[in-house]
Amino acid sequence: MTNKDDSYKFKKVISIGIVSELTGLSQRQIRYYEERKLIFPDRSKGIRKYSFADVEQLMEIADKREEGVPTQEIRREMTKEIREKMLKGQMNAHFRFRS
Amino acid sequence: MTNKDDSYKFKKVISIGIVSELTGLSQRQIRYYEERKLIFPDRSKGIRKYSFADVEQLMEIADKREEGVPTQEIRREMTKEIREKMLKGQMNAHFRFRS
DNA sequence: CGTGTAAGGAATTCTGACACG
DNA sequence: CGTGTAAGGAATTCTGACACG
Repeated sequence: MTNKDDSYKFKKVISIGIVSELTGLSQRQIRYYEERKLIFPDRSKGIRKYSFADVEQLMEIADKREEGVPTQEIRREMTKEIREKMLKGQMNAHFRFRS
Repeated sequence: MTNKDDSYKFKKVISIGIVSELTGLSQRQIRYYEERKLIFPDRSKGIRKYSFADVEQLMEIADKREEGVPTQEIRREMTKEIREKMLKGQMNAHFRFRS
């Protein structure tokens, strides 16, 4: 039950047009953030597929960009958060759906 | 929190190709079940969009079809379940705000 | 650096119809 | 009844590039 609900959040099934609507970001911006390694969609025959978790991530990125934080700084903050979560022993939640 | 997770399940963001992969049903079958009023995707400029709940629904439909249950019978069972759930929901709402 | 845009191509989806049965 | 398929068109997505700065 919890596993199933989790899978809804992490399953990569949403194409970029919908992600754009959900986040308010342009497709150009979404692709650029991928180029800057802030987001990692799957690919299905070349077509990008995102999860709801990705959508949330993009919303956080959007907030920080509006504050003027450059992508490189956002990336640093992200890797730092990952590190902290791993220290807390939550690496399971993070990696379980990654591969 | 619970609300957000619910939205993952019911938000219509998945296009038919992915739904086909997720359910193992052909696009033809998925469209036909819509024609028979077993499933109700949203439309975005003519393009069908499904939720994870829809995907689950389709899997149940697939199971019943494999058992040889005709679509019309499946539809009857569905409306019956809806009716039961509404009664339960009303009772919940009733008791929740009663005391 | 971050984002917009036009360009050409590839992959997706849609509908209505014919087929089988 | 339920599903496959070919057909033609419309909408989506992709990449690499030029622009501005």
